[in-house]
Amino acid sequence: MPELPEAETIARGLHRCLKGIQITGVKLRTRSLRQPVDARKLRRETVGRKIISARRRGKAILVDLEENRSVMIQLGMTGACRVCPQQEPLTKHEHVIFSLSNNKSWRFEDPRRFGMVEIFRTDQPEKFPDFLKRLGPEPMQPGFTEEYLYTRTRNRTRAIKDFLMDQAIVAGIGNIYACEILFRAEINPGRECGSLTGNACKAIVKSTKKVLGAAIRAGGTTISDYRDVDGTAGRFARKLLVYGRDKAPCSKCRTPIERIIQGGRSTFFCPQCQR
DNA sequence: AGACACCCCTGAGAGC
DNA sequence: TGCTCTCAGGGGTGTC
Repeated sequence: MPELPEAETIARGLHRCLKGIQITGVKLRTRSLRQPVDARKLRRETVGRKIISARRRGKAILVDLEENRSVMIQLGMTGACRVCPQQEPLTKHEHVIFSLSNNKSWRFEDPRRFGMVEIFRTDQPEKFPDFLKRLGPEPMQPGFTEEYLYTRTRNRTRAIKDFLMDQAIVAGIGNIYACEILFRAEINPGRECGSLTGNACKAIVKSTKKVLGAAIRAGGTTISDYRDVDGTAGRFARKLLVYGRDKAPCSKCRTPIERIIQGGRSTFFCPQCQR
């Protein structure tokens, strides 16, 4: 579910709620998420330490603690974090619960358990989780440019949509935003990367920054279960122009939006506007 | 390199 | 009401 704007919203929310607070305990209610969670290690490395900040890298949330420890949370399809009073009853899929020194708790909920919680040393980049090591540049940072995209796409035959969702190329774009970005850039999702002109790359980069920026400002996209740390839904869903709009008229030219399958996932696009 | 198929898992919604 | 089927925002592996 959550892509960059949702992860960013959650990271900001966590930062607001957790900064300066000490972790006093960790409870694990499942043996395994995507990977088994090492409860002892998690407890040993977090309990007693204060939270310095929360930030985002790609779709992952990083919570930095004292003494160079960081907790990485990958949200997967249905992962969410919330901060609430400690005495609030646990819900069915709250798997990892951090008790805090202010009598609140920070909880990771994930019905499908495709998410991940991992602890690592911030000062040992060679030991970072593989997932973090593999990530490409941040799309909202200056390093993601028309030149970068143009260079990386040369001599590639992959479809551009698949390419944009490759976390090693650019970090944080998932299925919803890839569709929205290409619609706004007027590029057909099936276009071979290598066929993109400099201008096309420019349009994609520009539209990436614009779409992600607007989605962050709207607090992300809630389709069904995504929520901010305080339980509020994102407001970007109403601004989606193609995603989930199969057969509905294109907002620009009224041609029916088409749905196709690419790499096993649904792609929505306007066959008229996107070439 | 890249296209697939398939895996992890639960829940929502459609159709009967 | 209840069953079955399809689909879902992610990511990894293995095969051809």
